[in-house]
Amino acid sequence: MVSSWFHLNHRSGVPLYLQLKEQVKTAVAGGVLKPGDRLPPVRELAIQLTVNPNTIARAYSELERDGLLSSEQGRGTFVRAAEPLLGAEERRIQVQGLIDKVLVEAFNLRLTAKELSELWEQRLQAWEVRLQRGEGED
Amino acid sequence: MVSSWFHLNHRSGVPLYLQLKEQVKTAVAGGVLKPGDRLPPVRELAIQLTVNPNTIARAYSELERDGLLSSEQGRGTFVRAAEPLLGAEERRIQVQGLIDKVLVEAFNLRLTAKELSELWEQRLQAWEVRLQRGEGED
DNA sequence: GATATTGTATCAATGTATTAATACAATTGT
DNA sequence: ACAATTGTATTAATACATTGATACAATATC
Repeated sequence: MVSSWFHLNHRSGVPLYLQLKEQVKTAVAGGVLKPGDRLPPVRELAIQLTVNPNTIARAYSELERDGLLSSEQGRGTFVRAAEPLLGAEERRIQVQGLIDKVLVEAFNLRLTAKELSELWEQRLQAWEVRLQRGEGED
Repeated sequence: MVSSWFHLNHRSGVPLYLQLKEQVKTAVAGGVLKPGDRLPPVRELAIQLTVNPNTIARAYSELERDGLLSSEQGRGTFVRAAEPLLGAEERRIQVQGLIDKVLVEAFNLRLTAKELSELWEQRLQAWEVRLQRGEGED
């Protein structure tokens, strides 16, 4: 059951729709949700997560704006097959900004270049393994 | 003049104290501000950036809470020499979380593993060069 | 065609974040 | 001692974000 992948913490202080967005993004990036897969209807998921349907709808619609999902009235919400809307250069810049954040934080936390590189390699491999395994076959 | 390193965009939507925090963190990580260096007094910087002194004070005090700065009433605010307050494992986890964010975003934006690795190497080198150069000698 | 199912839009309620005005407290320097 | 300089604390004004209640619109299903 798809919706069991998602779980919201009502007391974390992190907005509910943001928690859901992150979980959907992670599920897609990790191959748990694949292009064409259908997400639960907003009302259904709202009941299971005990939130207002609008909260689910907001997460879905923002992910649609970002090019990750596609919603159609009356049909449902699906994982998009196509590539993102942004151009190659824009995507590069966006990822580069996130990388620079990592570097600033790592240096301020006094991680050595070696520690940082090892951590990077480790996480990169963890994700590549997930993708190669084709996780999310149900 | 130290304060000329900072510049706030009043119309960006990003909170002013957050903009300043980021710039201080980047300056410290990049060696532009070094341990022991004094930051401008809250009032002085407030005038130059045309904001309320409290806004500067908030940025400073949050950075103190994070272990990057050290403020003393009557004396001023300085870049801390010592390592951060967090333990080795906590720091690792924090950086790992940021790395995972990069990976999720990169895969969702359909960057290849090669593109991503190259981008990482490029940014890492850019920062290492900055640090080796000992930038910020004035 | 009628009904159910789905996403969408509008509006209101509430809380929280941001910034500012102002006063307080500790240290420095004369 | 005193005045100037510094960070700190309190409070308030304002705007914004978040969530929910409810109604609307398009598609699917029978």
